[in-house]
Amino acid sequence: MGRQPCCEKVGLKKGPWTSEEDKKLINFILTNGQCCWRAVPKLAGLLRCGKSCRLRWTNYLRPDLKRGLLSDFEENLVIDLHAQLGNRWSKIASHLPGRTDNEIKNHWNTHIKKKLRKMGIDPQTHKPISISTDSLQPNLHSSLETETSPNLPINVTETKELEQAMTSVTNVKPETLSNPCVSSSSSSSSSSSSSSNSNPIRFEDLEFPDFEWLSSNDMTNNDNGIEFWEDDYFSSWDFLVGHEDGEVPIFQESWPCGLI
DNA sequence: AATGACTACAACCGCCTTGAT
DNA sequence: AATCAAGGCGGTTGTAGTCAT
Repeated sequence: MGRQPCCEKVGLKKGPWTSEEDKKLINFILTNGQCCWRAVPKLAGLLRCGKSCRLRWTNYLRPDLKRGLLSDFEENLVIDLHAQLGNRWSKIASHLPGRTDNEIKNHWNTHIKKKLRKMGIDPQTHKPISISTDSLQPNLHSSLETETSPNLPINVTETKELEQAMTSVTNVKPETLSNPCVSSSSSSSSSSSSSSNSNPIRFEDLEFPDFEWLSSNDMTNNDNGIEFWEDDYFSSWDFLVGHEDGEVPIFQESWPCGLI
């Protein structure tokens, strides 16, 4: 006897969310706040299970999300936190405002793991990869040992490497955090725009209640108009919190269930 | 230009935790 | 204390996009 499914799966839609579904979910959450995810799909008119709605919202639609690759600072922070916390992605994510556990987990698996292995560090233990398994070490040593003492015993050198790696975690540049999309080169924008292509929601298509959206021209100089998930898009959510001319309400405070 | 391999990430699945009764 | 429902979490999968040949 297994666990009961989280919801009646019959007739429920799976797979990528459409722009129409996103609109419904966003409109619903902005109107009603987050509460009782199981009831959300029914009330919002979605053929999804509540869990799927929650995931879509928390990982993709939430207004306070940053988009784009993690900055060097964020990446180092993730490494540092992972060394302390292990695969507790939600705990790690709680230290990186605007990042989701899913995003960090994905970034870890696709980027950071490889990076650490290249450096000769076991991504799981955060210790130098052991000699027996260490076909990568020559690489590592050539890059790090040459300036120090090539004749050092292996464990001393490894300790140095570990220290270096850890130092890189703490020697962070605060300015890299201020604009995470910048430091990650052009691939960052292409990366996020590629995901934008899979969800081609146009910003101006959305129907949000109780406040006015800026027009695409107001928000960007991009001649093509802004796509919903353009890198700069989420910074535009800032006006939900405070808008200088005062025409837009401080929306967050009015969200019933503490949306953010 | 076609196609196969690789990469990145959104989404799903199933287990765990928590709170209410 | 036991049970159940709901939300949360981490691992895994599916697929679209990109690159190399």
